[in-house]
Amino acid sequence: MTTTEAPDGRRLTTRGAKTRARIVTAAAELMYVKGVGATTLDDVLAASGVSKSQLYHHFAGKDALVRAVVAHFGEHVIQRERDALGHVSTIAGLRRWRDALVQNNSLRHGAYGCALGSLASEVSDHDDLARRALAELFTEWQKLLTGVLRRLQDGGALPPEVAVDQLATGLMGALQGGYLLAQTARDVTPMATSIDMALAHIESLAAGHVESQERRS
Amino acid sequence: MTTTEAPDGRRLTTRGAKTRARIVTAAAELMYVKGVGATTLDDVLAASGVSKSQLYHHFAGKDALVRAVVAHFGEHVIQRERDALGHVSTIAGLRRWRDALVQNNSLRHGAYGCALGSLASEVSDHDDLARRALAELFTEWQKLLTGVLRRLQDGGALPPEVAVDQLATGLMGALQGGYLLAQTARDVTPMATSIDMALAHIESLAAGHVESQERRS
DNA sequence: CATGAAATGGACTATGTAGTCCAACCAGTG
DNA sequence: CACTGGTTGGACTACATAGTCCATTTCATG
Repeated sequence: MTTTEAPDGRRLTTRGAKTRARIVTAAAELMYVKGVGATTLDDVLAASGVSKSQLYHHFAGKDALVRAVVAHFGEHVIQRERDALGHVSTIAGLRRWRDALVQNNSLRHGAYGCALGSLASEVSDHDDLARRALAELFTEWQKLLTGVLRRLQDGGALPPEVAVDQLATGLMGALQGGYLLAQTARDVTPMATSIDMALAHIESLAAGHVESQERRS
Repeated sequence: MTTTEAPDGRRLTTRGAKTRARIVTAAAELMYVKGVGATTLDDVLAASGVSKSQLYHHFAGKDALVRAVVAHFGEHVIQRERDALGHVSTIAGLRRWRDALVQNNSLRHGAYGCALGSLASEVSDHDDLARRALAELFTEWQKLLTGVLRRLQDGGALPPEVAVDQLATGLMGALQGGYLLAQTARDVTPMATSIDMALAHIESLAAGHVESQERRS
């Protein structure tokens, strides 16, 4: 059993790392479903089958655990989105990305919303460190969208004067707002509609560009 | 002092109504700033200068108080939006509406987000009654947006085939998503950008329509 | 003014929850 | 094997918080 470096700098054996991971995954699940505030440490202990001293051995307190959960979801979501968006360079690909998110959310009828969005809403005005981490994650996610749009632009599907990063912000806003409306309505429809409007806007920019290209040639 | 009917059916003197209102406004302020979960009944008592028995005289428990807060913000927001949107029938008017929201949110650097959105995110998966109430409020808010878009359409600024209610959903999504991103970034910019994209889309539909009208004439 | 219902003050209880402490237990290393 | 530092179990404390209870006061109404 070799000791490695934990995220916070302390030494950690593989056994300890396993425990830590169990705590975080259990906490993440609970906090996603019940919310951060409604999740107690005892809940986490019961769900992970771990003793209190283990939890406090790995985390300074609930805030630290919440931050670990933020990081956990961050890695998960960014990984998923990197896989989904990393090589997309067509509007059809963007639509498939939309379909996957909508379908996934429809399995829960919109409940719980976006993991990052829900955490952000609950934590942003209470824990500044967590808020900053979430802001960075949103930025990173948005960068993936910007990448797609830039590839569209480079491929001539979008006119060069389009500000792709602002378009990505708009798309991200539509996505998060859609999650929230779907969560409240317990119905994915508003989420789908919201993203669709953003995509329709992007498509209209593309269509206008093609027309003008055709006129020029 | 005459007795009147309270929202929940019990009789209420004007004195009692005043106390009830003080409790709700104090609770609303606290829950907006600190979040629902982080607001304790003692907080509310301290802020409103009311005794515990008074609170329990008017509300069955914390859940009931939360629902009253939802109704309170609902009335407030819907009133504000009715004033702001009720007679708007131009895109310029829609832009002024956007400016007011953005400016108002910039005073807090985006903190706390939208009152209804924050409540919805925190309460939707925990209190079904509150969730339904919030869903209805969002619907009502959206109807005001639909009204504006329909007036645009009736005035010929938008083509008749545009589905104004879906456009309103998209606008609402962009608004709520924008609030969330701004809250997380502590910066209004993403909110402004997000709404701007929705408005740009609406404008592009309008512009396309005008062009085709001009071609026809 | 008499009366009863509404309204109020505030102590009290029960319980949940974050956090502490220490003794015991593994697992590599010299 | 002994030693050391990470790891674990779980009882324990301190405190916060939701909710209860009852005596008292205020006030609308006959």
